[in-house]
Amino acid sequence: MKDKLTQHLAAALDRAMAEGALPQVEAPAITLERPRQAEHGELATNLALQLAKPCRMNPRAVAQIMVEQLGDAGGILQRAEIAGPGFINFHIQPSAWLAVLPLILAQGPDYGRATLGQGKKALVEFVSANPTGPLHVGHGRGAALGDVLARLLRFVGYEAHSEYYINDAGNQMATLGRSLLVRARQSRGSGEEFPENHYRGGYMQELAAQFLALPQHAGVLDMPLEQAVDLASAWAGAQILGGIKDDLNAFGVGIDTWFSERSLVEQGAVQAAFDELTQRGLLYQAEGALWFKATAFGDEKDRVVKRGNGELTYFASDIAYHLDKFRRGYARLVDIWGADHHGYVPRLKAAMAGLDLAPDDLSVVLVQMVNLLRGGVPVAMSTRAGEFVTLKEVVDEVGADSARFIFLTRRSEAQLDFDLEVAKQKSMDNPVFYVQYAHTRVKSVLKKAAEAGVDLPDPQSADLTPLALAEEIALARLLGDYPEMVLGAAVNLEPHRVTYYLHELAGAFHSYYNAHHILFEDPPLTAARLVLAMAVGAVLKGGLALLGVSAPEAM
RNA sequence: GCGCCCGUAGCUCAGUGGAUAGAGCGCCGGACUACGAAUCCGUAGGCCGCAAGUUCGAAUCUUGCCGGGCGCACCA
Repeated sequence: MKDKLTQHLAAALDRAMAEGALPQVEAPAITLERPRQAEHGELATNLALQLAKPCRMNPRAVAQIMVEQLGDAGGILQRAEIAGPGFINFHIQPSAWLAVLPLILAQGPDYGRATLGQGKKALVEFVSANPTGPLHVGHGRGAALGDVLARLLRFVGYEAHSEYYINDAGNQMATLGRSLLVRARQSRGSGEEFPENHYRGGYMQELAAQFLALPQHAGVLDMPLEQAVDLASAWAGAQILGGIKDDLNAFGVGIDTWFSERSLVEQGAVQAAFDELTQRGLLYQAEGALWFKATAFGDEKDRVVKRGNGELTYFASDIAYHLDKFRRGYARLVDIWGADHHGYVPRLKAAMAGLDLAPDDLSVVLVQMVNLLRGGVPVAMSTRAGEFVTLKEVVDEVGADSARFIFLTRRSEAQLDFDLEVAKQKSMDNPVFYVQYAHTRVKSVLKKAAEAGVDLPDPQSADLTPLALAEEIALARLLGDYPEMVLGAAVNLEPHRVTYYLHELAGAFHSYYNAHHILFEDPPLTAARLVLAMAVGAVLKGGLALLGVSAPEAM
């Protein structure tokens, strides 16, 4: 609708200038907006206000000329009015809004698809937690966000993949191995204290017991320490990573590629990146370490890539990692990080600039923490003591649908309160049920229609003119907004727009449903209303699918 | 001290430079002898942190203050 009217406006402007009604000026971008006030029509433009200055004319006079040139815009306009300082308010023919209903039902799950990405490859990297312990609730939020962003990007025309970067090369893996060995020795009565800054979570004791029970580990406690640590860290890392995969799977999050940091280092990718930076004169030795000249690209200080003890920093492999992503053909990168890493963004962007990559091709989405509550009371969590509620526990308790939806009800950079009791409730307090219930109601009506012997109408040929209520036109308009909303969510990397939209659509349908009957009206009206209900159901289902949330037939 | 994010209804938060700023929760009062009351309807509640600036027009953009969070490693 917007597109059609925009085209008519552009044509009208051209004619006005060609005929001399308006002076020849550069045409501003035409924008259409939805006025808040119903009496201001369904769409409005500020075009005349923008033209007034270059034309040196009164904006209302410009608006008058535009309205005359526009006519009825190919039949979609009921009327156009000039209002306030020079807005043009458009009242659209109701039937023009209804035209979206058969379109939705013809396209089904593809309604709203776009070609924005033009098939370009996009990579969404998320969670990427060290395999040193199970995922917790905060990881779940990042996982939901990343998974849905990948789905959104795919929906608007990118060839999007999801990736998990396994930080298996740093010294935290050795710490993991040592932690496991301490627990193993303790279980044999060593009586030693558990060291500071090691992984003391309860899961480590269970792992240690499993570790010792395996025949190939029989002599591990008598091995040279270094060898034992290697063995223990490799084994524990693999076990924990397996658990992470299981947990993400149960959460409905599919990861296309699991990318190992260690493999990157072993393949010499870090050295290759260093070579490129060296050629550009962007690496230098100082104070015993190797530095990247990040200040040359806007970072506030230069950054160490190789420490004085010869070890690489995390930053070093991250440079190589992101270079590798582009080398694999990805044109658009999305990284999802905890908000506490925000200071790291300029550094990585600087590195990309140093490698002649466009920093704007990388978007970093920062995700804030989750405050876990139970019945309004904060659930105590301490990562240091290894006491935290895992993602698995939350998913087991409230279900993946509920957890995913609630994780996406806030902008990522805002903190999120997650109440376990609310997430379990089957009432309007719980937004996911509110939306799913609306879908169920549509299905229920269709089922009832079948039972009552009412034939489902063919959306393509049904007469929709009986849909004359303001609520019905409003619902059709809302359904027509879906493609634009999806596009906005994808472009801005903001999946919460989808949850908000679905909540609004569900609410509009619930209201309509309570005020009017779909069935048992006269046959033409029932048929038209069934088409409307089917379209609402289709969009609810499609939107929920984008979120990876089920759209149940019955609840 | 420097940097990033955030200040919108009692609470949690939406809000693409547009007209009289919205939703959910909470409070109070209502609605099923026809399609699911897991729902709906109504009332109340606001110097959009403060102040300048840009603009025909600012919750939105710029600057400065105030308040909160998070960073500022040869950790990840």
